[in-house]
Amino acid sequence: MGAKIQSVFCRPQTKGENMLSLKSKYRTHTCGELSAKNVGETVMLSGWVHRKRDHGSLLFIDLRDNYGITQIVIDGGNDDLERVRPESVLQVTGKVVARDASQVNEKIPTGEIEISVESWKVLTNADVLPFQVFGDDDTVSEDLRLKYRYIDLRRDSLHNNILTRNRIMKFLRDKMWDLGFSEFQTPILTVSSPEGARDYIVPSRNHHGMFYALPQAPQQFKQLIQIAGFDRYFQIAPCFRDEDLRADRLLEFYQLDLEMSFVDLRDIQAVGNEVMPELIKKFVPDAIVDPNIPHIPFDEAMLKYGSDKPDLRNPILISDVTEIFRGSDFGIFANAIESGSVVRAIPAPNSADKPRSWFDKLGEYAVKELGLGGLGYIIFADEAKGPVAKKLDADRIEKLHKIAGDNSLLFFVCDKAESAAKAAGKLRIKLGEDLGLVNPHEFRFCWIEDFPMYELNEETGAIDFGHNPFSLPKGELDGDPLKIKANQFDMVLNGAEICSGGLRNYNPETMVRAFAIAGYGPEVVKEKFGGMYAAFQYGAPPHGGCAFGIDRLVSIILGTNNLREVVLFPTNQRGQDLMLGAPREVTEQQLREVHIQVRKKN
RNA sequence: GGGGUUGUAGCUCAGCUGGUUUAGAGCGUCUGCCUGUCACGCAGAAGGUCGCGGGUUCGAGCCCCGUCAAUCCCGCCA
Repeated sequence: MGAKIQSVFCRPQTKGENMLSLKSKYRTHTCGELSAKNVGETVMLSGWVHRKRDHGSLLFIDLRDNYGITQIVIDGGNDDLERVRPESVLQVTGKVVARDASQVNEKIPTGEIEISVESWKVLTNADVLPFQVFGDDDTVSEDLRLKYRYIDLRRDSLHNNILTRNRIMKFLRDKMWDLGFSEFQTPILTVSSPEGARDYIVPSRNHHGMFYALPQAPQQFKQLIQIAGFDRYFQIAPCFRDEDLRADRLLEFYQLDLEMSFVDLRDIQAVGNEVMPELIKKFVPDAIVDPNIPHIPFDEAMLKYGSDKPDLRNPILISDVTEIFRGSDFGIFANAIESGSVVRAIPAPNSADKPRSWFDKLGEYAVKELGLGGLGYIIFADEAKGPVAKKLDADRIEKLHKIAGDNSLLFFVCDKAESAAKAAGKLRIKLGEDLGLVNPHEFRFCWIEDFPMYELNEETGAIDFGHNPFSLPKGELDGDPLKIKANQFDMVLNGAEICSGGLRNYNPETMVRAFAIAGYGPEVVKEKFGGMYAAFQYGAPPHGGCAFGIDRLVSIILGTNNLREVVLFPTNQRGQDLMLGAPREVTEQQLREVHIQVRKKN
């Protein structure tokens, strides 16, 4: 608790070389700047009543503003001030006096002094609060906090989060300028695109029955910026997606969006290498940042980590042990392998002595959360133990023992390749957490590359684009489309995807052929992406780029997994603004103007 | 669209197997006392449609059904 109060004076403030004075008719100083040097001065402060301590004829008030907290003393007491509620706004004039050595409050930087009040004025009164600002209690329910966001934002942790975000934005913008990128703005009212997420649509008044869409990303515009010859562009861009929310997903969010001409993949990734480790070092004081950022092919990531966004802090590596189980007496796996399943092994280091209850819990997790039939395992203590071990011969056991290591466990997941990889990946994460293998002070980046250009739609059997349809395929487009890789990458930090990008398909013929494989005829390309397709006819430079998710980066830096903790005015999980009441109905007149009739709810 | 969890005072929660009367605690609020607190202290008070609707029962905060809301996850989504 003390540490939390302490952070009031550690607020990451905006500071400029030509700061405007903070003095005004309301204050000569802020609540965070007076010290022993000011003793004897008469000062005026304005701020919120953070806390009162009433000793009868002696009253202490902690006065708080954006910059800190200063203690106000009213000697002799005062009935009116004693009744002022917390969070009322007060203006006080008084003398700066030194505190006795025994009364210095080391938790706040103004703790050597206090203000002996000579006159005061209540600027505004606060009603009884829906929740307390003081104490920074983070157990208050989120809907209440969102409804009174302006009060929540006064609380120490959230206030600091937003100020830190402010400084991160400044850092990113300065850095991009420093690296030679130009900052442009692209339209917010734009065209609906058929690929990817659902668009937010905006009805047009002047064009009957037509709609704008809010951009999911400035993808087409930033490519057109390249065709227009601007070479290196960046933007801190708002993006909108009309999809269901999660704790780590917002309906509007910000990306550091960039695009470059005449580059290869490594040139784009150089931006990430340049900016991201420095960002973490600058904003996380005790961060351990590994400057080595490995490049991992997608297929390898899925096999070794069971995920395309691996947390490299977790030392567990998954192995494919299909061949060890093939033809073994462990019938469940051996039979499944014959019908096309694979077996993945997940080692749990130094846990051979775990109690029975630990296994039961993991088994329950595997069945309930991962949808597995059960969780097979072998314990490698003095000898190999467990129901699976009994069915395997010494040779197979020895091979598995090598993978697991001594005093360890080996868990097995048997399923079709993709499902097995995913389940093994989740188990890897779970084991990492449960065994405390992940160091929260560590920051490990990696690049995931060679994503498949296309994937099979399980339901329809059709070939779909795997990720970004504008990506440049690697190599030839002949042969099995599912084997074609894309010039595309993600940047991953501690198990979170923080960036996605790649080289773009800038050749109109290749573009038509790439779309044809996914079942879109040339007429569709010309219709849906007509503007861009036309632009490619007039000399497009080879280009590529990427976009970093700013909200996610800020949340990783601040160590929260809830994006609403790093956004000023977020919606709730159903996309509602509980404070201002959005979305809401509009008038019949407004609907008529945009030619819209609302359907009855069935 | 589907699943899990939750809903009791302004806030955070407890409330046992359905039966102790007037549903409790901490914080907050209000009143009184207090000159050195900084999570001040002490004494007292107010504050409840147990989310809402229905059902089972002699009896429901607790069980059942429905419904609404919140949250987390899956689907969806870079």
